[in-house]
Amino acid sequence: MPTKYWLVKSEPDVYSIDDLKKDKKTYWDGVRNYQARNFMRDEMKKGDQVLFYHSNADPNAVVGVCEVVKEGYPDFTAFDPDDKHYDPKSKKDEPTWIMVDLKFVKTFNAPVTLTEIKENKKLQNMKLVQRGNRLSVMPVTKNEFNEIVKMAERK
DNA sequence: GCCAACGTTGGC
DNA sequence: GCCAACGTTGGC
Repeated sequence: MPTKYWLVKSEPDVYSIDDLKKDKKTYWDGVRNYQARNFMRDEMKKGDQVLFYHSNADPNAVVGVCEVVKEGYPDFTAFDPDDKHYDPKSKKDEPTWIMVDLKFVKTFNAPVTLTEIKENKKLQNMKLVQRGNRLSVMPVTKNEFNEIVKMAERK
């Protein structure tokens, strides 16, 4: 199974790459979108490399890399009525929502901003820059992943 | 803070 | 099954 590549979004006010660095590892809870859920449930595998993107941030940017360390399992925050992400439709014996565990790999010295991504011709096909995209977990190609890492290292 | 784009819900 | 209303996301 070849390594796959992904991008996850997070608002840094909620959970930033610095939080992940401090925690070393986290469970990627709270995804309540079926398409994103399907990626986590069906396709994200241990060892896959993941770009960490800050949305609603200043600036919006890919800020580092993390790695899948545990494959899809039930998002237990959906079962907790006190949790922000509680979803009464998700049952313990038939969970609607799935999460994976991610571990910190590195923070870029130079974040790759959304503006720079839009300006890079090689990255025009990324879902990230396509109109109205709201996916919080999305696949990226190996080439796109490598290009972003290269941009981060070049600066 | 605004608003466009999108997903979901619910009435019919 | 359609679609209007609503809530959320996320860039600006």
